[in-house]
Amino acid sequence: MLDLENYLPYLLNRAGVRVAMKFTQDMRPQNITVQEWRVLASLNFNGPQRMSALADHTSIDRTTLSRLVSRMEGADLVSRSRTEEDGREVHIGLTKKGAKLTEGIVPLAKRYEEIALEGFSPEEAVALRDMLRRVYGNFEKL
Amino acid sequence: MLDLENYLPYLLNRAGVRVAMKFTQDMRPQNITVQEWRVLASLNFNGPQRMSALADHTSIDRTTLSRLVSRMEGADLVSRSRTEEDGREVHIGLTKKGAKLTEGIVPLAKRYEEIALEGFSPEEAVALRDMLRRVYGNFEKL
DNA sequence: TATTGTTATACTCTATAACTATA
DNA sequence: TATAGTTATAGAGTATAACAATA
Repeated sequence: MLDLENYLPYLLNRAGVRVAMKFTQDMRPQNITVQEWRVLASLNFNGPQRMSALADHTSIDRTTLSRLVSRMEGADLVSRSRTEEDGREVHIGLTKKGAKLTEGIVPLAKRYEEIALEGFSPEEAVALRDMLRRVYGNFEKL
Repeated sequence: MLDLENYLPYLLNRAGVRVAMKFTQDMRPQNITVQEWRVLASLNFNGPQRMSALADHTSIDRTTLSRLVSRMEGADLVSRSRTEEDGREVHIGLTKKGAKLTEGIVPLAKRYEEIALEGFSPEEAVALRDMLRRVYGNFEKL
């Protein structure tokens, strides 16, 4: 027997999906998905980068990311360019439109973090982030 | 600017997705998805129930659940039947095959919780479950 | 041969709305 | 009219494998 209400993998997945779904709804006017937002956020924070680095930073599968970037390129949010040193590598960067869109979303994204942590003490928030990284790490090895 | 590495919604979704993905891979031989597993687990723990109750217990959207149950019915894992009191209601229950499959999965599911919480003190585990419920609740209102 | 990235296919899940049957 | 559940359609993400180009 196993009670979902106390089963950690369920609680974890449920909370993560719920937040992502809500975000998706709010992003309907901007017409971007959660994954696209991650790409924008990473490019904004970490700067232009290769596909493989972007995949690492966003935890998006490489094949998914490739099509995601194509879509975003079509929407003029990011630019793709081969590097000169290594012809295999592709560098991704924000376009002006992409940068502008990202800056417009950041305040809402920060608001999301506030909502998630409503009723949490600063110490709890720190502990939660830490524990989520540890859980992720525990499954990364496998 | 916003660093994904410290952004709670990202950390939360990433961990939840990672665990679910790993579970999906391990369930390939049994040929069931995470959502199907939730249905099995809820029927096993909470007993036979109506579609709407099942949707609540598993946090699965009603339209998704309806097709999910159809698929599981086709695989002879659950049974569907109209109730006599109210002709609109549908009761879902585990078949023998479904019950047997569920019992076989429970040990692995428990193992998953152990892996997730590796390196956690009992107090931390309790705190994490509690915080995940609170985050979920903070977004439920919206 | 190994690495970087892209493409193809099939499947699951989500979002939305329209729909049937019963109350 | 309201409720319980189903069906339809389109889009997004995932899994897997095969593929091209460069190193």
